[in-house]
Amino acid sequence: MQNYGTVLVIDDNEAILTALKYCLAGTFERVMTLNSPESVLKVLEQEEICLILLDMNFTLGVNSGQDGLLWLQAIRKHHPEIPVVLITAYADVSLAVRGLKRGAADFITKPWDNDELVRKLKDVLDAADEVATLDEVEAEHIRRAIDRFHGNLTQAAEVLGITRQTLYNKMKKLQ
Amino acid sequence: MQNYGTVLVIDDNEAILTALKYCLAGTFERVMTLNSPESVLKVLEQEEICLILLDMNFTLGVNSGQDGLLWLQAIRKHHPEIPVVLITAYADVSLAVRGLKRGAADFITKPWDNDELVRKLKDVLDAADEVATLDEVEAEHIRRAIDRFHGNLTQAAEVLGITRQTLYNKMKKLQ
DNA sequence: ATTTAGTGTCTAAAAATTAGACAATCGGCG
DNA sequence: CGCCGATTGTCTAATTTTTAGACACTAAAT
Repeated sequence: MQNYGTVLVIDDNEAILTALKYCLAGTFERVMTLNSPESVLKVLEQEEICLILLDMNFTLGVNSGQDGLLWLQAIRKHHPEIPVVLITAYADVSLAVRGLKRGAADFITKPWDNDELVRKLKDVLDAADEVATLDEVEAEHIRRAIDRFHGNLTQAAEVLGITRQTLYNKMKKLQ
Repeated sequence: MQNYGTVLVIDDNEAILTALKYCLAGTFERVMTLNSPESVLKVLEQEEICLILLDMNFTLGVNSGQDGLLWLQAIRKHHPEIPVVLITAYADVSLAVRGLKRGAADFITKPWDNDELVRKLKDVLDAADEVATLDEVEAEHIRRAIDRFHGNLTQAAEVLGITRQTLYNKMKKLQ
């Protein structure tokens, strides 16, 4: 089993922080908690965080999830490599969709099932582990670009910023 | 305004197909419909489809959305470049999350608002339009890999499948 | 104090990319 | 039908990038 490092939990409810702390202590090397997202960017500068579990509502009386979406955006802007899992008691389909489209790794609803939560977080970290080679990424992007132009290699090469001959060469290598 | 090409709508309810056809006819050059996903892969071979709008339930009495998820998976496996938007009357958070994590471009709930639907589909196609250069993709992937190994260039170079010196060169070019 | 892993830098050979050219082919259109 | 523009497949030769390998240096761990 791999080492799951430090998880950062952000929620304004101390009882929930405590519960999550105990729930995650068995799996993660370290569980850091914040009762407000205000200082999250500062924390991310100083600490090496593997995963963030982020509540979505921090303004009293507002449960739209807008706070969470904005903080998600801020975190991903500065640290796109750190997976962020959203968690909220006021979940609806629209909010989940908006969260995932803005780059959340998963979306959890309160109340949560401890085992399921741990399993989902593990899945996220295992997925984040895989790093493709440059050649693989390049090949995939090339395929997309060619598809995008319905097989027109001249146009595909142009938007890819390489010459047509280079595109030929690269395609030959990939059969 | 750009050309929005052909959209393929898949739903087993003829009334809904008709409604969507009229709703989308104003925006898309052509609206194809299927009342079953069975033949979708065959259709995708023969037709040039820009976007798929896929219902999630095709087995009578089963509304888990499992059908839709499986067809989504099949479509994305063979045509990862075609955006798939899911639509269902039996939406819940978990289903939306699973759909988006499997590569759906968006997730719509029935009943839908015509204007909103059209806007969302346009957004999806506009986003699919942007093709980054190979250098941009490469740079982004390199940044991720280096982050993943906390700045260890030797390890990053190894998983990227390039030599450490090459990683140096590429980093120098990107300031 | 010794070992291990990583850095920054260098060389020379090998490989990839480039601009540019060319004839052949395709599709649309009068 | 025959023209035309765009695209393809294929070259060359110059340029740039990548490579393996080496070296001294630093930081961290034993």
